[in-house]
Amino acid sequence: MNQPATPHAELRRAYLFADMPDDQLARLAHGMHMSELKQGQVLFRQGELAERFFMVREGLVKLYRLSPEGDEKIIEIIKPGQTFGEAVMFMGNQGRYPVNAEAVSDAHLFGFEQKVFLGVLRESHEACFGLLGSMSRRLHMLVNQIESLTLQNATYRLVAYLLDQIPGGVKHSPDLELTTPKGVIASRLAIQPETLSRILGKLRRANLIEVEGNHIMVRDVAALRKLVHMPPTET
Amino acid sequence: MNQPATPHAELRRAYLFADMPDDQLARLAHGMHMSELKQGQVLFRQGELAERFFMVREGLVKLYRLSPEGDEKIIEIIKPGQTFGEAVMFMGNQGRYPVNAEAVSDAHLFGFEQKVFLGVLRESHEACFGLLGSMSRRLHMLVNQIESLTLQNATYRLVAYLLDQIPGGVKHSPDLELTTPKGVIASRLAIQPETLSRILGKLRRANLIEVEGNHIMVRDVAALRKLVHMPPTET
DNA sequence: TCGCCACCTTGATCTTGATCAATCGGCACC
DNA sequence: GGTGCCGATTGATCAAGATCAAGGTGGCGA
Repeated sequence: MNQPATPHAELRRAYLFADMPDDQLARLAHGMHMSELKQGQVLFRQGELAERFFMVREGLVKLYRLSPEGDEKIIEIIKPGQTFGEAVMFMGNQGRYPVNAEAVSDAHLFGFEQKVFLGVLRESHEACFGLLGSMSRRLHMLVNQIESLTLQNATYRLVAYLLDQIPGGVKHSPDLELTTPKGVIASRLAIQPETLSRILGKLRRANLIEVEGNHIMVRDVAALRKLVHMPPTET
Repeated sequence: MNQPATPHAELRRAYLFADMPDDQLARLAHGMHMSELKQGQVLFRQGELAERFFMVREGLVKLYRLSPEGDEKIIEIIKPGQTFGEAVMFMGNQGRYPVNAEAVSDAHLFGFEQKVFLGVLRESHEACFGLLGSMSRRLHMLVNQIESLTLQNATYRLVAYLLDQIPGGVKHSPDLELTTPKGVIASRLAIQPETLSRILGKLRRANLIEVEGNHIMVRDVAALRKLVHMPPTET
């Protein structure tokens, strides 16, 4: 587990760890444990004492809230290489998770001790700055999500989500595919499954995307981009 | 401006500064400037380079996004003693404001240099932890807002907002009044002014609140609380 | 005092997306 | 090779809240 050449290369993928000094990272990694979740398995529930935070190695994990009536809203979908639960320590509610976490697919995780992390933060500015960066990113994402939920309709939200998910930095991104259960996308976008199905149908008929089970393939990035920049005039 | 006895008592009101070492706070305060905004005056716009962050001394400041069509969604209403714009530095978009800021009423602010703050953060863990705490609070608030927007209807959102705004820690809170323009509340809750007016009317007729211009007085906290815990069955 | 303007209220109607319902299509498990 | 179950699709209807359309009200400056 501790190769001398690339001690913790896998951990470095996470922004949180990217710039952390080697010795501090080693300290964190020393106390870490690995765990595997089966699809649908709950990792923790909202309100539980947060003694650990996590990094996803493989699979997808959803962070979500439930209404009293049982409706679910996914706040964030965590992908491999991302961390979650690391911001909890500083919450007013002295260390309780503000959301539920559950595996969307079979998943592998690293788990870290909050207490150890706290010690690392006290000793390393790089670690602090890493956490600040990670929290800033999350903050920004949430603000964007609020804007999207309140200022834009369901079609727009879906299109924006698709464009956000595909790597898409470059002109002709090689990978225009997205693999996520539809129910998960619906919950993330606060859309009913029936409505999502209709919107996907509409986009498919317009030859903008292709759908096959869990896979959504983006066919015409340019047209989707235009759809999102031009507001709500639709067929 | 620098009384020796209580050097920066006013600044200490902000969570961000509460536990910052005296000398660091002094350093920040040294470069700070004061500014006054008239009602409706814009402080900064989304996308501008963020060279400063702020603390409100008096008045209200709204942070908001605009849709291409000009619709506004208030993300947060900043009250006296609170800071804003301090989390921007660590954003991926190297220091650009993610929202617009405008005075809701005449306002007094302190402004601080991000650059100086960054220096303080490098030297003081307390400062880092203060910022982490402030960002955590904001994160939590945004998650709650997303839940509220997606899982709850307009009446519920308003009631939850009212209960959240009144100090309300104790049983019989002495101050059950809230003073905010209705348009601002509407935008914060993502409700149309017409709809807000109707909901306020409904609550007023049920003797749960009293409304007089900008003032909303909460009459029956217990009943409102019950309304929020019991879901959506309404008259 | 008047007149203007911004904001609020109230009523009528419309629209988006939710809900209800039926059917279909894998897929696992006997 | 059923059979039961879960998720997706599609159609029909419904409802919360938006939009459109008039008034009302109050503050404020001339």
